[in-house]
Amino acid sequence: MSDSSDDDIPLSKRSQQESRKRKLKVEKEESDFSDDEVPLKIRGKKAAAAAKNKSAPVAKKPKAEPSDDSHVSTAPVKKNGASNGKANGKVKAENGTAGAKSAKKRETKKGATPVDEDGKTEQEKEEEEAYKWWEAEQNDGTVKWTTLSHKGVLFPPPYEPLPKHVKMKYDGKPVDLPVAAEEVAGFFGAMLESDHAKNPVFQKNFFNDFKAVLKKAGGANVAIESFEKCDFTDMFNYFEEKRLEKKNMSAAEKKRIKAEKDKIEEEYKVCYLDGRKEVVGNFRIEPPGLFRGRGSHPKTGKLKSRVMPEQVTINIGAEAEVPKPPEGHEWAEVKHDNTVSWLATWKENINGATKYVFLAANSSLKGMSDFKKFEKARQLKNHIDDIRQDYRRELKDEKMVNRQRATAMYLIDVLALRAGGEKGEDEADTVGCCSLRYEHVTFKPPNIVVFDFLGKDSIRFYQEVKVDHQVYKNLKLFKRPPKREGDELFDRLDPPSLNKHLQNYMPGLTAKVFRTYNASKTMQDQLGKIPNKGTVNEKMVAFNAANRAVAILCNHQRTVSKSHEQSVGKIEDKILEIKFQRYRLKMQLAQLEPARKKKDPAYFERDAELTDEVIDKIIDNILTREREKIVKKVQRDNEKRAAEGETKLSEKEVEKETKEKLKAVSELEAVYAKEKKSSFKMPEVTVSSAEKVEQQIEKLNERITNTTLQLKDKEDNSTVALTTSKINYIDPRLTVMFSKKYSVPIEKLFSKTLREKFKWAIESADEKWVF
DNA sequence: CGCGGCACTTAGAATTGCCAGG
DNA sequence: CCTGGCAATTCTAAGTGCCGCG
Repeated sequence: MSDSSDDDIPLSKRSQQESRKRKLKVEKEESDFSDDEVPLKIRGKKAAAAAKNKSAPVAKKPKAEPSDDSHVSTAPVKKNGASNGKANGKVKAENGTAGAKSAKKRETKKGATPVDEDGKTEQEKEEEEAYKWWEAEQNDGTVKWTTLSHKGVLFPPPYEPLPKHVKMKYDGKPVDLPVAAEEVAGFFGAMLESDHAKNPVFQKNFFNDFKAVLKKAGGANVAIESFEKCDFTDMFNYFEEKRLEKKNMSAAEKKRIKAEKDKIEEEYKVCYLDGRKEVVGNFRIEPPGLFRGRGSHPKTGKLKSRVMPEQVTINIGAEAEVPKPPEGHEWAEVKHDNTVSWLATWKENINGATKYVFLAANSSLKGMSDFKKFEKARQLKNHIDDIRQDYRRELKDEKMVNRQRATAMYLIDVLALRAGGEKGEDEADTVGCCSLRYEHVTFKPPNIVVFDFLGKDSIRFYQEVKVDHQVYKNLKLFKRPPKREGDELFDRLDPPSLNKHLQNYMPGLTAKVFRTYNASKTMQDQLGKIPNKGTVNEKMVAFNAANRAVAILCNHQRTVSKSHEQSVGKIEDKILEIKFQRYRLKMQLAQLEPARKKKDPAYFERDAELTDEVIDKIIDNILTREREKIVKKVQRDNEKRAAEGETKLSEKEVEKETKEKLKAVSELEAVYAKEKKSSFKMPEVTVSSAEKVEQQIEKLNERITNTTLQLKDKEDNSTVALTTSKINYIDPRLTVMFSKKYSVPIEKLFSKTLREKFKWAIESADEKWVF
């Protein structure tokens, strides 16, 4: 086609200019871009986020080339799957009728039998819970309910002013803030030690809104103009104090408070959908606070204002009683729309986004759509071969649009990228496939592409990928001048057009289905490799490794916890200490059976890590620990004495007893000191026979293996979040299959909440189930 | 046909609860 | 028995995708 050359010029001048504009701000920084670092643009924009995702660069090995065979070879499994579950077709109860029936029953029973306050017998409760939507006929999904009743939403309590002595200070002097302004200042004060509060954008946005609220409320006794002069430490300390107070409350009191809270929530947390009791997910109106935007969100720190009933729309069955708005207030609107699943909605003031109250994850509505999601993904396996064949061919299509589409499909399929819709100026700069820009890909000949961009939630995606030759060529082509930084790679493609194309293969097929499909497919393949033997614990480790493979595919990350490094250090120390003790045992063995050492000197060699300095440190650790233990024990014993009515020891007596007991540690110290003289080669022989020493060594060996494994697992998991894929991407029937086939209790694989959410899967899949 | 609104899923952080190991 | 650390749960931000309107 003749258009191929000017095809390279982006279609929309306007969008190009826009993206350039966006780019300009940071252009001057761009010159010293270095290969193994976060691109400067990103660094500048979000030092914090980039830093937290430090795991990414360089170290990552390139992904295995997704050769046609490995990836595409999936033999199309014939439509067998659904027959395993009863879900398909079997009509147990006509939809709706079942619910209506049970609702009716409740009515009659209420009248006939004297029942307790909540109006139900145990039997009835069981009946309600026994409704198995997955065994009922599926409707088309546009009508979500026929009857719906609920109690509306729970508003957060009104603001409680701080005690008079707790004040923000300005320029060192306490400020009298109007209550409304004090509340906002308190929001910041409470977060003082958080990363947010240290973020200049957060500070600026907070301060602007704070000043506005202050002004509107009539101002303070001093003019507040500079954020730097504001001191929130008193507020912070006060909240901290409160928190501690709460923590130190007696168990009984805590329980009482919890019971009180539960009582208030009780009526809100359930609703009746088609007569069946269902749990409401988030009946609580979001409390006011400071907006915690992720990554470098331009609006982070802005005041999220209090939601009033007048802003809240209620959706409820026409037959049901409308919940009362709080005294003196009214709802924005009351609707009866049974094509939607929300119970209430309001608009949030920061981004104008709509918030909803939905049912909980274990509800029938959510369950059904979850089920449909996975069934749709399963269906993809019947088309995936065709799709892959087509996009591979179209990688060379003469039409630029098709080439871009094919390349995007490759990335979505192989790298599990998200669709990547358009984003606005007032949001964090994150991208997905279709919105990838010039600066997000670089090349390493002959065929490695380096992807480095921020995806959803500003999570960094960094991968050096060996790609199909044509993909490599295409991406280079998409970067050709006049394109430059800030320009979209896929300038002729957007999610709607991509999805429209996908519908040709399969109704309902969209970009996101590939993530679900590939995640579940990967899980199935990984599970398939696990040998059906060993302990439950070993099987769990293998299962988690499979889960981890999926999480890595989907780039599900988590920030390493603050304590991570410390706890890794602790485990490492523990391993060293065991090795040291093992060495001492081996030396005892050598003394007991000198011949052994002659025969196998390597066995008796000191571990390379156990340098003299390390040993000194180990001994020091041991001694300190022992001493601390004794000090604590003496004190505890003394407390006990008091508790049992005996007279407490005086401080002096305590000191004396401690000293006495510490002698044992000093003796131990002397033993080590003596052993050190022979470089620990001649420890005192404390075990009676060589055999017993060997037994002890074996025990230590086991502990070393276990602890090392535990450490590796911890490291491997430190940046990977397993739960997201478990909750959203891995067909739960795979987990159920694994549980049954490998006899691993489902409780070990799904938490209580997940078991409720995936009840449909637990009750419908068996050990032979296939995705 | 493009775009803003709407409804819903997906996501990591923050908070809470629990229990193993000192 | 206590409590630190981890797992579970809660919270709400940030995506996807579709639809209706001008």
